[in-house]
Amino acid sequence: MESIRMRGEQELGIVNSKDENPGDWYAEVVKKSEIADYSPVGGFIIVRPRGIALWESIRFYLDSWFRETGVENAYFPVLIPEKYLEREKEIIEGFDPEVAWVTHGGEQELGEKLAVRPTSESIIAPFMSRWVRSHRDLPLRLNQWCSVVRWEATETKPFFRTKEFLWQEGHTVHKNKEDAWEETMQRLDQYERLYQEILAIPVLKGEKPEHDKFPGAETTSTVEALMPDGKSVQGGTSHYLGTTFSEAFEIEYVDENEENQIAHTTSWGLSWRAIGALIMTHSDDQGLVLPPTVAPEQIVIVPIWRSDTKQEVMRYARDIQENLSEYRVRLDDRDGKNPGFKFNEWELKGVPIRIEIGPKEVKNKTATLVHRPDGERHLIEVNGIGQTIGEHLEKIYDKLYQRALENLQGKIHEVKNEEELIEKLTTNGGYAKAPWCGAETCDERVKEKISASIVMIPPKTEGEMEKGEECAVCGGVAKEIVYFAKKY
RNA sequence: GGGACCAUGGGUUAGCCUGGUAUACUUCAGCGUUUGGGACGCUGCGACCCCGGUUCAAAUCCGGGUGGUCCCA
Repeated sequence: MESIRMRGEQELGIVNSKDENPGDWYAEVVKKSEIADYSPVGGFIIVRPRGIALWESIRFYLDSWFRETGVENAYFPVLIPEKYLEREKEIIEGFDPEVAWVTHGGEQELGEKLAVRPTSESIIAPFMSRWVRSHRDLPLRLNQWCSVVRWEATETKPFFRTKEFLWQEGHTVHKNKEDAWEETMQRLDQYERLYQEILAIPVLKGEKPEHDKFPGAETTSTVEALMPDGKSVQGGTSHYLGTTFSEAFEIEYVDENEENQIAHTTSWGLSWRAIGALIMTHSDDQGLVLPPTVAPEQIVIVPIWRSDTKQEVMRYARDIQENLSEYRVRLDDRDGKNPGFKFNEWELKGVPIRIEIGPKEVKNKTATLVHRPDGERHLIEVNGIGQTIGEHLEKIYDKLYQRALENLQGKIHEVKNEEELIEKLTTNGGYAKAPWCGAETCDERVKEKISASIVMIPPKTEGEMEKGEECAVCGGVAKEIVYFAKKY
C-alpha cells in the first residue's frame, strides 16, 4: 500500500483504507475490482461480469440444495396488479411506502396501476390457491430467481442496499404448522450453510422480534453476519407465514378425512447482499479477497521470462495450466505487462492463488505459489500439483473463515444494563447480548440513542436466562435474551 | 427525518478564492525496446455532472436539481 503511493502519481490500486475510511474503501474496491458500477439512476447499480460470477456461484450452490430438498423453480411476472397487493392487509401496509408503480403503457394511462414487485407473495399465493386442491398436492415448494424493487429513500450502498436487487424467493404450502415450521428451519439452515461453507462467513441464527417481522409473518428467522467494522448484516430470512396468506388468498385443501383445511405457508429469501457481506468481510487495502469457492478464477499463473527463456517458460506454464484444468485457472500471458503489474492486478481482483513461473521453476520442476489473503509463499513440486493446489485452496478457505470467526467471537458482549449496552456498542461495535422485556419502546429507545437495535433473538437452547433478570433498557421484567447491534 | 463534504478525459488530479486559450500522471490504441513486485521511448484518442442566473466572457461567482460519501436521529 505505502509502496504504491510512494511510487508516484499513478493510482491503479486501492488508496482508501478499510480501517480509516470504510465507506470510500468499499466503493473503491467494488469499482476497481470490476465488480460493479453506479447507475445513472440513484440507488441502482450495474453489475459487471466479475460481480455476476459471484452471484452465479451463490445461485449454483443454493439452487442445487433447494432441488435436493424438493423445491422447483418457477417464474412469476414482475408487475402485480394493485388489487392483488391489497388483498393481504399487512403486505400493502408494510410495503406501500416503497412500491414503485407503473401507471402508463406508452402514452396510455393504465386503468389499474401495476406494482413493480417488492416481493411476490401476493402474485404467487393466488396461483398456489388454484393449484392446491388435495393433501396429495402438498407440500408445494416453488422458488424463483429474480429481481425486486423497493424504493427506499435511505442511503444506498452497492449490494447492501439498492433499490433493485437480485434475490431468490421461495414460497411453500404445507398441511399444517409443523410441516411449515420445519420447512422454515430447513431453509434457514441452508442459508447458514451457504455463509459458512461457501462464503467463509460465520453467522448467527435467530428470530426477529415481533415488531420487526416480515409483514404478515408469524415469525421471521434470520441469519446475521458481523462485518469487520462491527455492524451486523441480515444475511437471509425465512418466514413462517402461518395461515395469514392462506386466509387472504384462500389456499385450502381437502385432507385424508375429506375435510376442508386451511394450509400453512412459508417464504424465504436471500439477496445479493450476500455479495456485499463477502466483499466487506474478507477484502483488504490491496483490494478484493475471495474464497476459492466463488472466485471467478481460483488460480492465476504469471510467467516470468527474458527473451532467451520466454519459450521454455511459456511451455512450462501452459503444461501447468493443463494439469490444473479441474480448477478455474488463468494463464496471464499478456505481453507488455511486467510481472509486478500482473501481481498487483490479480491481487486487486481477489484471485486466491498465484503461481509464479520463471526460469528457476522450470529448471527445478517446481512452482512458486502465493496465497492472496496474506502473501504466504510456497515452493512446490510440479509433480502432483493438482492435489497440492487443492490442499492450498482449502487452507485459504479455512484462513478466511477462521479470521472472520475470530472477529465474531471477539465481538459478542454480554451486558446487563443500558450503560454497558451503549458503551460496548459505541466503542467496540459487534453484538450486545442483553435481557429484554419484549417492549418495542425499549428497542426504539436504543435506536434513538445510538442507532443500534435488536437484530435477533437466539434460539431458546442457547444460554437459558436466569430467573428475575431485568430488561437492560427499562429495568422491567426480562422475557428473553436478545442481540443488539448496529446494522447495515 | 436532519446536517456536512464532494463532483474536471476510462482512473487519479491541477486550475476555482482573484471569471478570459484547462494541467499533469495513468489507463486505452499503435510501433519499437522489454519481464522475479505496478518498465521505457515515440505517436494518437479522450473531460469541466445537469438546468437556470450574473457577465462582453463562467470549470471558476449565484440559485436550483441530480449523483456519491460520511455523520447525527
